[in-house]
Amino acid sequence: MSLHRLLLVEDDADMAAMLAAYLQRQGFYITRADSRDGALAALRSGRVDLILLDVSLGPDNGVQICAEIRQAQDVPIIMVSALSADHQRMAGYEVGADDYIAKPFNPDLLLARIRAVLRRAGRAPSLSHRRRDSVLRFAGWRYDAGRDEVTAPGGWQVSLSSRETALLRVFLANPLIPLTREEIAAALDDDEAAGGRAIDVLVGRLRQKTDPALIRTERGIGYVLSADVASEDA
Amino acid sequence: MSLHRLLLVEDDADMAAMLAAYLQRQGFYITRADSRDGALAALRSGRVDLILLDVSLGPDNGVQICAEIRQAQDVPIIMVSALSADHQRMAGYEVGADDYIAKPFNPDLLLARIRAVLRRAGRAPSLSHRRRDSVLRFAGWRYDAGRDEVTAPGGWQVSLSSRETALLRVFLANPLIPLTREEIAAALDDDEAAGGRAIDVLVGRLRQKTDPALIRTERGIGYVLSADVASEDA
DNA sequence: GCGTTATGTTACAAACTGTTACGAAGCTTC
DNA sequence: GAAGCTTCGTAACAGTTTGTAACATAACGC
Repeated sequence: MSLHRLLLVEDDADMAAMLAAYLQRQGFYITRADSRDGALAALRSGRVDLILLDVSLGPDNGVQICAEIRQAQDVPIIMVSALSADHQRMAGYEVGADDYIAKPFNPDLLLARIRAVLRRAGRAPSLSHRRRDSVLRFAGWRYDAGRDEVTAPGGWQVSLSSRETALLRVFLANPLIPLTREEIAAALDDDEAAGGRAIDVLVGRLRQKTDPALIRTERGIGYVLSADVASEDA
Repeated sequence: MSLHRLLLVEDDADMAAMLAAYLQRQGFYITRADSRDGALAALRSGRVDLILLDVSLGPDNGVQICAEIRQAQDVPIIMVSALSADHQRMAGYEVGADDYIAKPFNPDLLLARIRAVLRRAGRAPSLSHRRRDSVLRFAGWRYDAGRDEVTAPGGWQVSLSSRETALLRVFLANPLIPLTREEIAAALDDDEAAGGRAIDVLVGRLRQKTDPALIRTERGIGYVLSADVASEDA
């Protein structure tokens, strides 16, 4: 586990010492600050993975510090406070706190919540899912996920219905592997299709629009995407 | 106009109905499930931004569901439970919950914590990029909230009715995500629209005034804002 | 061969979507 | 207020997609 750095903002020296000791034993690297200026200075000076911010400096003050920090950085913040009324908690969330813990608290629970927030914050902050430019190919056939287009070996674009496209996608993603109807239905995310003959008819339509030899039948099993080849032996 | 999708897993129908109503009013799109299987099915559809998971199904059960979900997906989870003992809370965190709320809870506080978790998870598809509603862009299309203006890829200003503009805004705020008619209606804050064909006609009009290819149809699902070529972006 | 089973194929119906026409409601202008 | 315009939802019709059912054909076991 990597070493996480916590910034502990707490004006009660005893409390700070105790917490710091406990968290250090838990494997965190602790920086301490006892005031707004100290906290901001610590933030500027180095990397901080999470801030434990005590609000007992006075409600306004703590909340305000949180807001200031939020404005400058996206560091996760857990507010710790003796003020547990709902509106006070909400004020904390309002200014961007990730969690709000009322004193007195169970140290182990604090630890669990620190980890939850760290884990969530650790996920890359959402570079919005750029489409995976996956292109599936087989024997000259091609499915471009980006454009949702199917092209035949000659480069010709083939017009398929959405269902047919989905089926072809399943085959292209599992070339040369015999797929049962159940597996195909599952891949299509359509459990109902497993029951009737829908898959068969669908395969028929796809064959008609592409190449009758592209999808081979495995009697008693299902269908396989196979190379056009003449090998029909073993 | 946030269009976050919450999955509400709750076996108490009354509680579920109340919560759903409240959260819907707050602008969330709610999917409900009352069992493990229902929850997993809803998840497979892949359209959930956050899960509210009631643990009253029995502690083991709820915690176990959480673990299962965690194993498959990284969707943020807030556990809701009548069990507020520390060790029970910790069990929740242990299996990957992002927050743990004891019943009874203040709805507004729940809301604040939902927002905090969503923000941290970076799942802000609706407010897509942190820029608050100032300017939405996609594939050269642009909506300026300040002036309430829509401009086309060439920089040409397009004249849309208020309803059409609202619809485009919904799409721009949720690019590349297939939206159901229900979700669109919810985002337009018009539940009635979900019933008839109003959305379809509206989409048709918007296509006509913008670009027929801008909004793609997902048969059986709804519509997606997409781009043949995601070229321009500035 | 023959019966049985699995698969191919066609026809049909149901569901879904695009499009147009029409009318109600709201707004502007006189 | 009335005429004219715009907006927008409903209704209706057409075209497409897709599953079911039915029948035809092929493969397999004996």
